Amino acid sequence: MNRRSFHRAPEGERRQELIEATLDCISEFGLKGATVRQIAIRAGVTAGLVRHYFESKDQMVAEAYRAVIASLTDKASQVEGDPETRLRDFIAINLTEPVADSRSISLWAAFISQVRVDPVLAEIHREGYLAFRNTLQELLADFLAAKGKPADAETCRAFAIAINGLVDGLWVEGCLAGDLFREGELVAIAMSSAEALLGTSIGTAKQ
Amino acid sequence: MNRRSFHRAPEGERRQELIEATLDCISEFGLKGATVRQIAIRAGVTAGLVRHYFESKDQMVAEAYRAVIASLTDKASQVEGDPETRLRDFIAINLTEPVADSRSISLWAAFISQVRVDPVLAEIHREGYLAFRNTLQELLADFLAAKGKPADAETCRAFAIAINGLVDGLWVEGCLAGDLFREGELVAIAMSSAEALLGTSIGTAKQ
DNA sequence: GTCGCTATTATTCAAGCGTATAATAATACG
DNA sequence: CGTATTATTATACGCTTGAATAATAGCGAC
Repeated sequence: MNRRSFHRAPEGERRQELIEATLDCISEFGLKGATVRQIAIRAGVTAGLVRHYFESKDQMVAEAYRAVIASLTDKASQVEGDPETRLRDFIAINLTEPVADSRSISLWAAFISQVRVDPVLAEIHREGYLAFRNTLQELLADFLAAKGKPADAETCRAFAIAINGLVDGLWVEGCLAGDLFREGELVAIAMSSAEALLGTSIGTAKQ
Repeated sequence: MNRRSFHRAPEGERRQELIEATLDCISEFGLKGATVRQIAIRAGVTAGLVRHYFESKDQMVAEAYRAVIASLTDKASQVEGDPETRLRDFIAINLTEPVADSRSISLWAAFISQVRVDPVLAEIHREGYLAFRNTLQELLADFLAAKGKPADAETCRAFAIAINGLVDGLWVEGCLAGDLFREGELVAIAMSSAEALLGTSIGTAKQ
């Protein structure tokens, strides 16, 4: 009964591998199919190891959700340049790979479907959502101010809700049925829609 | 060992009850928690009965998904009146209960997260999505024509994608964090946004 | 080098899963 | 009113699940 040889992973690395394997399994097999054993296979370890790094499978899944939110919001929150460029990039980033792809929405949906069930996931979700919308709202405040338009809190709030909805909705459409759209079509529609909503050019001529 | 007494349900009714119980369980416990036993308890029967009405649990779940799509699209596809009223009602219906509530999005998300996994669900999803967007596109074509605006296919397509995105996105926002919005706020934002996008009043003054 | 620590494997366990089968209660029909 | 039909219950089966435990292989310290 010889024991299989193995490799000791460096500090923290195995944790990350397990989280990534968890997400792979959820996107490929659904939450149901993401079993401890399946995740371990994907990570190239045995099932028992999960409990060496996490208190429970549920805790590992919760951390995996944090990773998903980060992957969906990090890039868009780090836009740089003048207000117009930042707004344009924010929209484009959210409607282009890797943020907009079928894996992303599978993961997002899997967790969203659990928000009512699991208070821990609900809290993680709410934080991420508010951060995302606040980022957009500040972006819009800067943009409107730069354009010499009214930028009071109430106006910014309404615009943030509308554009957040627009971007989210197009993101969902693109993720779920990307093949129904031409290359760059969703981004183009989002840009011209945002211009119509805000009543201002956002410099899409440059493209 | 006395056997519990029971009631024989009329034609087709039990089927419907089982589907409804399936949806209840999915929204409350997630897809994972929607087990045959739990569903049976909710429906007030024993687990074995499921297989008397459905070939398998998976088939029952697929039919439950059809029911969800129907509940999300039926009302909006039956709008009546002049083009302007129909468009206005279409938007309002999708952003008001019962279409917009947390149970709806739990169910929607649970199934969306399975679309990549299960080809049967993927097919059901695609049909529903295309039907929904076509309804909206025809609505817009009528509306633009009535307003004397250009209503060629390409224009309608772009508007349909944009407004579908807007409505879907606001629907998601409202379902997930309804408490962050004032009564009627989402509908109001959707209406004014649609007007800005289309460059036309849609008669929200009446309100 | 070898010793001690711990990351990893291997194995086991009880609980819960979807399904299959047989007994039986409720209804329809002559 | 008796009998055939079938919707429903009750029970059992084999399998998978997340978790617990004990053995051990890898690796840094000395």
